[in-house]
Amino acid sequence: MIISLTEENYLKAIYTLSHLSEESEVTTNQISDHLSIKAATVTDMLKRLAEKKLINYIPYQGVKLSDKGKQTAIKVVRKHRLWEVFLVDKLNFKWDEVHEIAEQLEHIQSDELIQRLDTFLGKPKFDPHGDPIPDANGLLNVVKAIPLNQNKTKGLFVFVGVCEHSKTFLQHLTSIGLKIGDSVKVEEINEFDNSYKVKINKNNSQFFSNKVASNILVEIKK
Amino acid sequence: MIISLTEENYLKAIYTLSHLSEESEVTTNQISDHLSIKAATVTDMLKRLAEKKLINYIPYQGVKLSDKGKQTAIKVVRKHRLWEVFLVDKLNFKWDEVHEIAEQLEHIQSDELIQRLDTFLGKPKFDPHGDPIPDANGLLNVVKAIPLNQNKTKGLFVFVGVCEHSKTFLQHLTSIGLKIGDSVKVEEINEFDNSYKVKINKNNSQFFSNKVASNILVEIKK
DNA sequence: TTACATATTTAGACTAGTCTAAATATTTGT
DNA sequence: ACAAATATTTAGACTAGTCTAAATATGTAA
Repeated sequence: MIISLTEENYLKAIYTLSHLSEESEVTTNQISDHLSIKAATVTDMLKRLAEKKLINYIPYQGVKLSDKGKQTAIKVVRKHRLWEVFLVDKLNFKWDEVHEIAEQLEHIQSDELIQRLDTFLGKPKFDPHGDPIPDANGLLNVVKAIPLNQNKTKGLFVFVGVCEHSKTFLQHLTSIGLKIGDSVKVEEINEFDNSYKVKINKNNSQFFSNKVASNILVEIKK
Repeated sequence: MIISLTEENYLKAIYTLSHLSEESEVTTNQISDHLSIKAATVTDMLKRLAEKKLINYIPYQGVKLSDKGKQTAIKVVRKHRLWEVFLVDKLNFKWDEVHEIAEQLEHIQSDELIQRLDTFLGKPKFDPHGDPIPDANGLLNVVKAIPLNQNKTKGLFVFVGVCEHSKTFLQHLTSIGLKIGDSVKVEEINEFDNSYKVKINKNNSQFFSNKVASNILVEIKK
């Protein structure tokens, strides 16, 4: 069965949205907002995807990926993240420059290509933003990281990923001097604005706004 | 101005066809055959490309690329050939396996990506089939190679490229043991069927049919 | 529970890219 | 130079993917 580039994008959107909240059902409006496509158009496409057995769709009730649909979505995510590793590790792009290009590359059709790219890159487990890369069977490393602002205690953490992927946020982290894998020591949490006084690696202390802290994923440092 | 993937393919086809013969004008039917798209459809597209000033089109008289159209076509060819080098040199694909994938990759839009890929690959001048790669300004190495069967004399040559790019032909050359850069010594030319007795590098002599000889590009070895 | 607000779907229309069939233009062979 | 063959264009239709406007369904608050 042929799955068009557009269909792949809808499947990926549904996959992503279904992991943002506890709800397993994704709504028409969520997809509409996420893809910047009018809800009426989304409804049309949902009917087509249901026709193809890629989703389970009940009018007015939202939508869930079928096994086949999930498999397709995960493959697209795998390709996206592998290409991002390629762009950063091999072509020296910055982590805030690769999203758009990977959005195009993720639709290249060739299983052999993905497999060889994966090998060429050393079978990476995470992309440049710390997001896990599904393996060839669609299995994902479960990351138990949490946003920094959910830690209400001082302590030593490792920066392992971001929630927000926008260019401006990534550039902000770069200007702060924060990179994936850096250690983040929380020295103070200010109650009035929930800002964080932190030390990155061995550098001078600085402040993270709550907005920054809420978009940074950390694990407790062992 | 946005140029669609489909439009890029038409421009590339016109570019390729205009270099196959002396005629600088390309006909509707040539494009139709080359792309396996009905002539009526091609006419429609030619009107649209003319509207966008990418070609000069006179109904019934054929078509020529404008400067802008030629520039676009050459960029697509550059991307195609660079990606082929990537697939063969970095991902270890065989030369007969890369065409289809490169047909997809050639449409990825990012000038920065092409430039970095070029650098990563060591600014190659030729693709895995010996076809010259246009530089960033669209300038091509002029190759003065000729098909082997246009040499009517014995002598020592270097195999530098192919005319035919089909998978079966490329696989045939591989099974013969002929690779780009090999020396080809013509020991005999048989008049009755225009077959060639040749020695590849220092190996045993073998025969090339005229069909093979006509699709192999060689230069005289210095 | 009813009315309002919100979410979703339906209906109808548009564009890009394709097709087939028919009409027209060009080229070629006698 | 004319008729036949060939090449090209026009006309009308189809699909995928999008839109806007209108209709309908669902959820919520008094």
